Formats: sequence, structure tokens, C-alpha cells
Amino acid sequence: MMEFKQPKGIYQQIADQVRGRIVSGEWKAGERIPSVREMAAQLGVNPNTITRSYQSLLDGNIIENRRGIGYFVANEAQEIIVQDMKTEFIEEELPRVFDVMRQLGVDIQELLKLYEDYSKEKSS
Amino acid sequence: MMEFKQPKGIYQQIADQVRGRIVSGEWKAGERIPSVREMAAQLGVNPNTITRSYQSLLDGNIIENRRGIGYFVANEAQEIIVQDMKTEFIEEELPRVFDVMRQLGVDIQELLKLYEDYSKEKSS
Amino acid sequence: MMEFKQPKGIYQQIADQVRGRIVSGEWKAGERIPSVREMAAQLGVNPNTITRSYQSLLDGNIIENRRGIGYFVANEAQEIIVQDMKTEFIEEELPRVFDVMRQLGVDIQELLKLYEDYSKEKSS
Amino acid sequence: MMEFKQPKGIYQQIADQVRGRIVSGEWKAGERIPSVREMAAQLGVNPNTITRSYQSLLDGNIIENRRGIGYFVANEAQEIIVQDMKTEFIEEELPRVFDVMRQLGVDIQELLKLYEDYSKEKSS
DNA sequence: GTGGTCTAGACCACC
DNA sequence: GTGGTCTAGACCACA
Repeated sequence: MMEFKQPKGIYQQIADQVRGRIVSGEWKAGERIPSVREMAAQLGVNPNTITRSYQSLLDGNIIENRRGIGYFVANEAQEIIVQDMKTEFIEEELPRVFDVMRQLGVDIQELLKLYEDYSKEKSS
Repeated sequence: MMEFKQPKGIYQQIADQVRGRIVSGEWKAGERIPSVREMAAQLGVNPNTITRSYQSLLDGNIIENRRGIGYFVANEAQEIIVQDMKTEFIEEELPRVFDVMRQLGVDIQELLKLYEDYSKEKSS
Repeated sequence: MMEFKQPKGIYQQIADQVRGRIVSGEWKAGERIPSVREMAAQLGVNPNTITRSYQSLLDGNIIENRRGIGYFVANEAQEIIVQDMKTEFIEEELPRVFDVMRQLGVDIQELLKLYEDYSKEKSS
Repeated sequence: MMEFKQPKGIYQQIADQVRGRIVSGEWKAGERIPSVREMAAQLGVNPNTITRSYQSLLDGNIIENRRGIGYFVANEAQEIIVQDMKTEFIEEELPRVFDVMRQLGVDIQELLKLYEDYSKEKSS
């Protein structure tokens, strides 16, 4: 049985895990993912917890449900996940970064220069 | 006795704690900070560990010492700490942010626009 | 077990000893130096003391370390040591020499002449 | 009783001590200095040792002897001592300094510049 | 094995 | 009292 960090909620961690497998290409669009009971057995977790994870993914249009058959990766799952991460990055992480910049006295000019340096380094 | 996380080393955590008190203005330039033995007793830690913390702060020109008297906050301690944090931010955190931007397809133009929005919101 | 003078601190004397072996060419750039425990056993000293010596050399970019493997002579170790010695000579010893010159009434003209005599003697 | 360093010979140290008192002006030209027995008692040393010290000072024309009366500071004692120190400085110490300069790559141009910096600092 | 860290206890020089 | 140093012995993460 794997260990979970406390702060984020087990069902969310499982949903993140599924998202990760989809983004990485391990699970492709249209493919069936493990059933609630399989997943619960694999992770040593109560099936209700898995149901909650899958429900949140359903709500996010990451997976689809066909009654009596199982759960499947949605067609645009990858794009949706990336878009969600982008939204979260822009709305959550970037403001924190900008806050730190203000506190440390890094202005936009310096940020642009640092980005140029970064781009050059990556292209080399 | 306070509890310490393991990954970062007790003496470094103590040094960070001292830096925090200096940056926050709790301990001002020129003021004496607790002696090695006092600090060790307060935190329930071996005096050698405190010595190590203070030594690292000494190396970083954050504090000064007078033998037989004690340790004192250096004159430019605040500025040095902020500068060190800025350097770490630029060299460690920003590259990670830029990496995420590339993976999520956020280009420099979009970053600039987001920064303008952020600035407007802050100034309002 | 070797004997140490008291005034300079055992760990500093050991660090000087290591510097000497590097400058003399006995230990070359990239080579592994004795492990903390080996060195401690050779010199009849506590391993912690060796760790302190190595740490100070690490801070001065004289040696590098790879966890679980050992300590190695840094690439530019020789040059750094010579440069450090030069700095110390200029900032510590030369002022003392100049002080003695003033007290004994030796002016710069005489110093120049003496240097010429010295150079001729060395070249002959 | 004072303690003596081993390397230099007790009688030489005593002679140096006398020279020091003369250079400093404590003992002036023409004045009588302590008798052999007085000096021996003061320093807790065998009178023969003092005799040897005084003999070396006599040889160097630093002091003079009047039979049955005592030892006196020679007329030109100060000048002779300073001249002797200057000679020793030029013949012993300066060559060592020049050797170190060569080993560390400090040329005469740099030495001149450093001397200028030193002079400015002293005059300020 | 390696280095990295921490504890416990000791002695010293300085003020 | 202060900091500075050293010893003895222990546990950990890494390789």
C-alpha cells in the first residue's frame, strides 16, 4: 500500500495520478481505465474513494462513463488537462511569483532579461 | 522543544529562523542575539548545533561575533539576506517557472500581459 | 600520531597541510584525497576534526565532494591556493615590511635598488 | 621569572631586550645600565649568562665598560642599533620577501603600486 | 564503505 | 559568563 501525504486529500491525489498517466500518454484517448473495484484493490483503498476520484474527473471532462462497461479516457482529455494546468498556473502560481518579485525588488525589465538568458541557454 | 523536519538539517533550519527574525525586524542591526547556550536551551538542541548555525550565518556576513561577549546582528544583515533571497529566486525558482511556462505553452507575450493585469489589480 | 602546535587550531593546520600537498603537486587536480576516516586514523585525530578541515577547504573551492564516494582535488585548486597566498602576502605581510622600512628609514628608491641587486644575483 | 622562547638563546634575548630599551629611549647614551649581578638577580638567570649578553653588546659597540664602575650606553648606541637592524633587514628579511614575491608572481611594478597605496593610506 | 549530521561532555582563551 | 575547539560515539542517506 502506498503512503499518502495528508494535506491534499486522498481522492484528489488519485485523480492527479490518473491525470498524470493521461498527460504522459500512458493512457490514451478512448481507452478504458481500471474499474473502480480494480483501482481500489490496486491502491488498497475503499472503492468509495475511487468513485469520488472518478466523479471529479468526470466533472472535469477528463473521463467518460458508459454504464455497465466502465470509464474511458475522453477524446480531448490531454488538451483539457493541459489547459486546466495552464489556468491553475496563471491564476495560482504566477501571482505568487509576482508577489515574491515585488518583495525582492525584481521588476518586469529584469524578468524579461532573465527570460532571454533562459531562452538562449535552452536553445544552445 | 520544537519539532524539526528532517530533510533540511536542524542547524540550517535554525539559521533560517534567525534570518527570518532579522528580516522581519524583530532583531535589529547591532543587537545581540541569544548566546549559543541560551539558544541551545530554548530549542532543546545541542550547543554544537547552534554553533554550526551561527557559523553559517557568520560566513554569510549576517551576524558578527565578539569573543567572550556574544553574537550581534551585522549592520547590513537585512540587505544581505534580501539580496541572497533574490539570488536564490533568480537562480532556482525562476528557471522552474520558465520550464513550466514552456511545457504549458505560455509565451513571453502572455507573461507580459499577465504581469500588467497583476500590476493593475495591485495598484487598484 | 603527529604533534600539533596549539595556537592555530588543529583543523586549520590539517587544512594547511592539504593545501601544501596540492601546491607541491603531490595531490593533483581531480585526484581523490584520503577519506575522513582514513585521514583521522593517519593523524590520530577525531573524524569530526577532519570533517571541519575538509569543510573549510570545500568553502575555499580547494576540494570538491561526492557523497558516498569521497573528496577530490578541485580543478583550479593550485591556482586558487596561490592566489589566496598572494592576497594574504599583499594584505598582511607587505604592510608589516613597509612599516619596518619606515621605521628604519629605508625609502622606495633604496628598495628599488635592492630589488635590482637581488634580480641580478638571481639571474647570474 | 620570565619565560624564554627556546630557539634564540637566552643571552641573545637579553641582549635584544637591552637594545630595545636603548632604541625606545628608556636608557639614554652615557647612562649606566644595571650591573651583571643586578641584572642576573632581576631576571633569575646565572650571572655568566648576563656577562655573555653584555660581551656581545660590547662587541657591537652598543655599550662600553669602565673597570670597577660598570657598563654604560655608548654615545652612538641608538644609531648603531638602528643601522644594524637596517643591515639585517636588507640582508636577511628583504631577500626572503623578494623570494616570496617571485614564487607568488608579484613583480616590481605591482610592488611599487602597493607601496604607493600604503603611503597614501598612512598619510591620510 | 562514503560523507553529513547530531549529541554529550570536556577544556581552553578571552572579557 | 562568552565563543572556539576537540573528542567519543551514534545514526542517517547515498552509492
